[in-house]
Formats: sequence, structure tokens, C-alpha cells
Amino acid sequence: MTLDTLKLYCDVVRLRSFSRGAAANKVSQSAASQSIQQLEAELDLPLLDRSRRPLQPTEEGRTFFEACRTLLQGFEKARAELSAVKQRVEGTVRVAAIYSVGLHDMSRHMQPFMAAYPHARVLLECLHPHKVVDAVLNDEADLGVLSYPAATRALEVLPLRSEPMVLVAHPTHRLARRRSLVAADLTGEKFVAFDHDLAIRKAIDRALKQHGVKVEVVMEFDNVETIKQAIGINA
DNA sequence: AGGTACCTCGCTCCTCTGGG
DNA sequence: CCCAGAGGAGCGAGGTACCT
Repeated sequence: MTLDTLKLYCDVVRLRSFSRGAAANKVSQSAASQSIQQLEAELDLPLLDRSRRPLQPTEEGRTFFEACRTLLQGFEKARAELSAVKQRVEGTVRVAAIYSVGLHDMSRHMQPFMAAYPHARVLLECLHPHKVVDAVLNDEADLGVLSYPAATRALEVLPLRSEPMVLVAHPTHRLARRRSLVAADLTGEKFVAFDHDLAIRKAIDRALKQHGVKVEVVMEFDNVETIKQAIGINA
């Protein structure tokens, strides 16, 4: 006696036909007939009245049908619950991010993520860009978020988004009131820059050189937050 | 390789239904 | 009421997959 046999029996009773019940279970009519005969032999009870058309369950057959239906519904419910558990997203994802992303963007993304996957946990660490790469390479982080990532064989780089590079100045700076600037306007200006070994700094230096602009680097920081603070206090 | 379970196929038998 | 056709169930033979 298997669940398949019980389902077959329920379908035969429900559809009032061996043929239709068999078709519903993708077996031949003969196989359905034999399965139910075996079921009756195991129970030592006639479950169906075959002398009538359409066929009818006997009194015992009706009782057995109700019991089988409850059993099968319970099984389907349990299977659905197991399936839901299987599909549940859980565990911990370790994210290493540069300060600007970690302090602003990540918290914005984490709220909907945690709402959608309440059984998951996010461990966020804000690091220097080089350390973000190291964390991923050393399996200390599952993923890293940074700007200007260098593609290597050991790293898969996926673009997250693009955003414009902007120039910022203290409100009292002579360029702050200008609606637009050209690169030449920056010549000789005091510049708070990223550390010279960062990819973003190299990209900025390349862009300035392309336009023949020389600036006076007065401070270097490894993250945009500190740069913004330095500009803010007019350092 | 042999045993077992389960299946399909082909056939027979039974019941129902509609027409004469 | 009788008969023929259609639909459906049961039975036996044989095939296949799986296990020991």
C-alpha cells in the first residue's frame, strides 16, 4: 500500500471510473484495476461496488475514501511546507565595502533585503579599497563593493551602477558660485585628493593630465567621507 | 542470474443505453 | 422486451526495472 495507490483509489472514486482514475494517474486501466484489487485484498474489504454504472464506493469504501483524502491533503500540506523551507533564503552574507558605499548605499539596500529575507544575516565591514579586494580574495568576505575594481583571474567583477564624478568645493570658494566649469579653471587650485595608490585617484589624474591641468594636491585620503569633511571645514 | 513488483497489451465479459 | 453497440472492468501473458 503506497500513497500512489491511495491517490489512485481517491481518483477512481472521485471520477467514478477506473479508466478516468487511471488516466489521471498516468497508468493503464488494467494497472489501476489491479492496484485497487490488491488494496482491497490487503484491507480484506470490498471498497468499490463494480456492479453499478457508474461505479460506486461501498460503505466501507466511502469511509476509506474520506480517510485517504485527509491523509493525502496532510501529505500535500507537509510537502508544501518543506518546499517553503527549502526555498527559504537563510545564512550569513559577508560584505566588504569601501566607506562611501558602506556608510550610505548599503544601509539603504539592507533594509529591503532584510525585510524580504528575514532569515538571512548581513555582516557589513567598511574597509580601505585594497582591503576590500583582499577580504574577497582571502575568503573573509563573500562579496566586495568598491569603485574602479581591477579585474583579475581570481575576481569576477560585476558592474553595480555608474555615477558621475563631481567636483566639490567649500561654499566660500571662488568657484563655488559658478554654474559651470571647464577643466582649465582648476589649474593651480589646491586639491584634496584620494590617496595616490588608489585606482580612482589614478583615473582622476589621467583625466586632469588629458586636459593639461595641474593642481596642487594638499591632502590625500583613502575615502570620500574624509575628503568631504576636509572640504567642509575649509581645511 | 533469479525473484519480485509493477506495468502494458490483448482479449473476454459485463453493464448500460438507445432503437426497433 | 429484445438486441446490438459502446464503454468499462477483469484476467492472463509477457516485458521491464530493481533488488539481492
